[in-house]
Amino acid sequence: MLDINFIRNHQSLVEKSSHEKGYSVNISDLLMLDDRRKALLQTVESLRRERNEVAGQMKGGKPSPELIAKGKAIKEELAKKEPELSSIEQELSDMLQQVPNIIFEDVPLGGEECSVEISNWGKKREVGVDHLDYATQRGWLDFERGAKVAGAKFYYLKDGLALLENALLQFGLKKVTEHGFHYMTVPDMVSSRILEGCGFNPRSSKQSDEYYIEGEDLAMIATAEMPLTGYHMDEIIDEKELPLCYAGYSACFRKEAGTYGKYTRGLFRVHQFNKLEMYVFCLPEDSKKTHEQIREIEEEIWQEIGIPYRVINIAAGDLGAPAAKKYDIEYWSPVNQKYQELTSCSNCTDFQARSLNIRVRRENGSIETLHTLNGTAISLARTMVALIENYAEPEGKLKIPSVLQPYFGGATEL
RNA sequence: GGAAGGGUGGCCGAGUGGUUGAUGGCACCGGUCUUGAAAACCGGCAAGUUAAUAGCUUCGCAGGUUCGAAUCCUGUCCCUUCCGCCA
Repeated sequence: MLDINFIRNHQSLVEKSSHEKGYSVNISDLLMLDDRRKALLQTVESLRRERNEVAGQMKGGKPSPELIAKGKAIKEELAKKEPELSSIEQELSDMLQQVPNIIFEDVPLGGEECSVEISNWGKKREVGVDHLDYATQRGWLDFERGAKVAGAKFYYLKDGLALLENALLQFGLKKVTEHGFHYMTVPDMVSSRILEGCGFNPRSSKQSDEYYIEGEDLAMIATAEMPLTGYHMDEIIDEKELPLCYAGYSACFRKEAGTYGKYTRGLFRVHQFNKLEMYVFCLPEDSKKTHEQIREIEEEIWQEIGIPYRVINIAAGDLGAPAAKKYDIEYWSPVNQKYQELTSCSNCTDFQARSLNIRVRRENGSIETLHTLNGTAISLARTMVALIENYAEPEGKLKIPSVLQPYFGGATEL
């Protein structure tokens, strides 16, 4: 969430930025509620002060009836005001949760179609192989039995594709650890505080894309970003420890409701997939630089695997609430003759960190909210789609990119 | 799942109704001493809110009792040990 004082001092900026992102938030209402909160807080605090003074006068001796009566009166007054205050605070917090992060100045305005290509790499292939037909025919992919067991858009990977997934993970791990990321596995469920603190829609929202556990305050994670953000919740980290770079590997679960009209064939959009995610906690002044570094690592991965791609700067209207700026890497799909999303990396500045109370203690002792960033290292299911489209021969073998060959005992094709 | 015990400041650990936001120790910072360091001694040292070194809040969390709660009651979460179950 944003800092209420920041909102107060930059009202028009917040309104403009929210509007660009497509959020309708009434900042004036929010500030008026905060005014009410402050006034009531002062009342409550002066009552508490009186209460403490009265109680202090009584200790030791036997209190006079007058003093006790005074104390009782204060207590009753507080009993009326305090619930009022907490209800306003709750309401204010709910409203604050609705305000999305401020976008950076270099984020293109407009909807999805306004995202800007900032670079591209590789030679687009003219023709490709449909991954679903190819992998199913080779007995590597079974959506039918996935559906039988768990419903539509669940699947089994077998033999070649299952081995390929493992090889891709090993390669991704090698890349991220080379860049100083600490590999970790994470809980595949998180509590609602983590989920909402990361900026995802709460359970009550119709737009929620998460699976929830009935009777528990738990959701299946949609990305390792969730447990990685929560890792340092309520902590104050010494400046010299930063940046903290983690690479979390997890299953990811998504309902994918409301994805009609988007490309959903085969493994491209499924309810469960595995992903290696990079995550960084850093100093506020370092986050822009770090964002570029994460993007470079992602590009390095696709270049080494040899998949043509472009990098786009995501337009404001297509940014989620937490991101101040986001890059997507889209690979060239020779099958669909268009670019399709493969990875993304976001600079969430202090938005998630403020919600989850993650701070840095500076060398001079001062404390402030730090910045968080996330980026996909490898999203396995989609990567396998891109790989088959680019590397399979129709009715033939799947060539193995050279960087993956070590994980197949040096074999050059499957 | 059953039983018992426990959650206090960066760490350890006192504290069972009234200057205890919290004794003490460790760690850390500053000083004296020393050629330097160590030791010893002196001083400082939680967070949030706030314009504030005023006040208020915080002893896992949430309620309750009371003029007053770290301390009593209820619920809840987590941890430890034992039993059961189990990869």
